[in-house]
Amino acid sequence: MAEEKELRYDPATIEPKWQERWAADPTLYAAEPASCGKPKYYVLEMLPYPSGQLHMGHVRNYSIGDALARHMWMRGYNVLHPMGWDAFGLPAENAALKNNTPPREWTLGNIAAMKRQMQRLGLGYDWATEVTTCLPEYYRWNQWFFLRMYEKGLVYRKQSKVNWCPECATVLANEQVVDGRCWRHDDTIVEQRDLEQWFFRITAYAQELLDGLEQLEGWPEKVRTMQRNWIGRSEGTEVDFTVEGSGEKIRVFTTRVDTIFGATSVQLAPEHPLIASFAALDAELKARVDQLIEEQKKAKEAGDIGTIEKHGVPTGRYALNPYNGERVPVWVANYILMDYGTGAIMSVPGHDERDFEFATKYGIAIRRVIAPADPAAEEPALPFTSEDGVLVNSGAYNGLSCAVAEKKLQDEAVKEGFGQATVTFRLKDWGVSRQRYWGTPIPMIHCERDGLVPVPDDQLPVILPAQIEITQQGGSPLGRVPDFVHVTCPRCGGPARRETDTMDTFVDSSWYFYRYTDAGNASAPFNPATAQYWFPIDQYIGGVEHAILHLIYSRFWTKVMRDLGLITNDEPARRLFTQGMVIKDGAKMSKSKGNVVSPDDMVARYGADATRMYALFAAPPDRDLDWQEDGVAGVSRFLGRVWRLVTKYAPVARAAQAAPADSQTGTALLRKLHQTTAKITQDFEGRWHFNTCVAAIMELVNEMQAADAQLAAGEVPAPVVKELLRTLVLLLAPFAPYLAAELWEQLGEEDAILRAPWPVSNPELARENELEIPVQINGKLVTVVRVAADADQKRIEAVALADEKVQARSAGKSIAKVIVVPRKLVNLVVK
RNA sequence: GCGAAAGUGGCGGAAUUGGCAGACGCACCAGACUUAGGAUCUGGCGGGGAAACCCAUGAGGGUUCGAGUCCCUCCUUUCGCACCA
Repeated sequence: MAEEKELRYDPATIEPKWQERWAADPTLYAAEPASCGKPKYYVLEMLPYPSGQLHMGHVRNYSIGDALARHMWMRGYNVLHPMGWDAFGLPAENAALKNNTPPREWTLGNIAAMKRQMQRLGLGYDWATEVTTCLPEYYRWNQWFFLRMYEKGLVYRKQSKVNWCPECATVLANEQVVDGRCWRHDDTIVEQRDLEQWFFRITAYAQELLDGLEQLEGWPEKVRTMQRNWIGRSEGTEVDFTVEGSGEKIRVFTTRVDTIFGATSVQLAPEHPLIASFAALDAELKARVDQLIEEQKKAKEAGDIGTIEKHGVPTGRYALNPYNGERVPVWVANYILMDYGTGAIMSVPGHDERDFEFATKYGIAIRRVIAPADPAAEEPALPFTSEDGVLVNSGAYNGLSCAVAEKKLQDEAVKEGFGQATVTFRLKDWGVSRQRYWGTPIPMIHCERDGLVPVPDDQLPVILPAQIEITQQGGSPLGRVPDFVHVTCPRCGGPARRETDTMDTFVDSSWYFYRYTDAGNASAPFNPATAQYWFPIDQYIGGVEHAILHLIYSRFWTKVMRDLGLITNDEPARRLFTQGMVIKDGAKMSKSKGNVVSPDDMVARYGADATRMYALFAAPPDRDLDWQEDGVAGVSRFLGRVWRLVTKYAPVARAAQAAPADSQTGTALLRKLHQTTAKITQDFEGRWHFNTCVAAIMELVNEMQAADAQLAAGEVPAPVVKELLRTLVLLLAPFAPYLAAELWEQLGEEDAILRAPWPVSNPELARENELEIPVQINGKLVTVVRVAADADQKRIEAVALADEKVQARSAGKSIAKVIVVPRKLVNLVVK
């Protein structure tokens, strides 16, 4: 029978139907101009790398963002919900090598495939604002920004030790090295190489990046802490020790200058420049230092720097402590890092654990110079690292507290010219050069006569040549394209060579979300007025794995753009949400583990709605989610129940007109409906526990189903049925947009459900008029009594005491105390 | 080693401020309908006990009329940091 067939929920027919309708209505998900008068809301999910396949992590990320966007649309906001492609990067080159497909073709093909997947999922993006970072229309602005930053001294070139990933055959920024390994290749140890590289002076913003974290209250504390640690600000003092004989200065950095009278040696990093002059005269020393360098390098590469045993070699030289002229030996030690502070320390074994370990091993003097603040206290064992103490054995500074002494010692250093207070950051400048093809060409020219010459703005973009042979040989692939390399100098017109490094792909993602606000702009990266309207992003959603990388680079970029006068906001995003991972069988999904679940499979078997809704239902969004296919089937069954319920009573609702009348079943259902509405609305505003939102809708549907007999008998007034069904569908719309759209239509609605106002809970209707109050005796549950919702303490107590079970349990005993919590519980303390 | 988060049925999870532990879903069991069911519907489902009841939120203590929730000690897991002077 045709009618029976119609009662089946079939996502395979309704989802493509609506996908087509939505595609035909470009205004549906489009942001409106500022003049629309609605409050704006910018919801953004991190843009994907176009690998060619969405994975479940994407599905989860986008399901969260899409639910929020749809909710905000229904709340009447002007919503910007864009999507784009982080389209430069190494996999395209690897694919080119493997399949002989040009990177551009491969990438654009993947984008098309993933876009189809997104559309199949029913994600509501404004594709008119789509951004693809590998297209010249986009990357020319990377070049433009590079030049502006160059003009401001925020871009420079220097020879330095860099992280080299042999797998990527290019350098990596510090942020892209995790435990000595490449962030993309867990099993590839990063080597140190000496290369001339381009850097962004992110350290110029170190303090501001740190201070700004305080204001980012809408960011997870975890991310803020990670950034704080990464920036690694530390206050201290730099002091010069003078090398005896030569007069050379060794500048040390210390956070504990108050302990300087306890310095019994000076320790240099193996790569300290001064060692060269020592070693020139001493071949044996040179050999031993080289060995230390080698060891340190290996430890760094293996990621266990920090755990290797401390050792070092004496240089045979001595240095003089500028405060008291004391002569101390100069050593080279493997635990001193050249790239932190000054690469040299004063070693105070009495008050530093590392120095203590080292001094004990080599028999270097250990001296106590700090005593506990409390003179009655027992002398603590060394090393005593507390800063709560007073100086001893410290000449004129004896008796001062550590804090006061530090200040006085710094003043003295300034006065005498051998040092000063300083602030050191762990954050290093961002190395952006990559010796790769598939990235933004760096817009600089090397002229024999004029040196470094920026490409003039009117010659932008520097186009990445299309015809290129990707090979595995080292060096920048662009260097092998003569047409690209050989240019005339824009300044003198003479022969010159174009820079062949390309930019780190994190440059692309540092500002892409500004481009969304004005994606078609051909004369500027974006219109400042439009950006000012939309920024900051109201809600940014992505994985926590970018806590240091993308999220610190994009904060930096925002500050640079602000200082260029392009924007007025200090931070890119007001709120950040980091969703948990999707795991299966207790492990992160990965090809090597063979536990990957394909979104396409899920969509084909259960539909996009069930797949998305399961992603929201299976766990709160901030926690890891265990993918269980049976769970998707369960959600799919639930959607089927909704389908049958709504289609069954849609004719009643369509015919209904008058205002709700009184009906016992009707009011109970209405109460549940309004309670559910309130719960979900509240969750969107704060908690984001979409798993319990879905559960709440399930409860509502269960109750409606339980009332099926009354509904079928027409005992529930038609207007009530109408409100029940309409609101149910509206509540479902952010989570299961296809089904909601279909049922909305079946309810006789003509306009898109997305344009319908979000339901408002009426507290009057939501209120319970009778409550079940648990009654305890000595904290143990005895019974539950029913009382009117507005019953006062006395009334509740009376009802509880009158209860049979309570009477039986308390018979013959005295009631010492009665605790009544209105609307909650009664507890009798009985002896 | 330091820091953070977490630990609740067979499983995913719920319990928003200290107030009925286990909502909702999965799996499982029983039943109904059915030519059939991986469809649908009904009921059951933490452990012990015939029952009344008792026990139970990683372990042990504490505060409280009352603790999954607060405090202390410990265990386990995950994540982040890890010679940063």
